[in-house]
Amino acid sequence: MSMKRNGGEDHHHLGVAAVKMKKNKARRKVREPRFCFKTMSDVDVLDDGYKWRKYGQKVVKNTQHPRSYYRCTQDNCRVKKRVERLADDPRMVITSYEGRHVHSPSHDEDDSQGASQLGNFFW
DNA sequence: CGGCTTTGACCGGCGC
DNA sequence: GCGCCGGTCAAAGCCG
Repeated sequence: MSMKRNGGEDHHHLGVAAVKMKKNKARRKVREPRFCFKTMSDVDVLDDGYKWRKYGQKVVKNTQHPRSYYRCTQDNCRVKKRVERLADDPRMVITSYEGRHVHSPSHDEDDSQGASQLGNFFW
């Protein structure tokens, strides 16, 4: 019934729940570029050379498949990645990248990452 | 032991 | 004003 979250983990150690979302409202509207790519692959996480950590999964009301949310686990890389599967074409995956990487991909084991930044403009 | 994954719940914005 | 949708965070558990 309407259990919702009233009987399960309500109080807990609160503090966390109370403090919850105390983020600053001074959030600037940094209109970061939004890149959307259509990938024809059976796998969701295509290793672009970066490390991604899944932080959520929700189903949208126009898709029969759940949308996956990924975030860059780098140091100063707050890039977000959104992956959605098409219902019409299950083998088609829409990968949307939000933000800009501030460091070279960990793929540069051979190449120093202190120079490819400019050349890496595209990827 | 660390790091990543998964689920639930809540919030914020928008529409009507 | 309220409802709906989408999006994010948090904690716990599991695996390597």
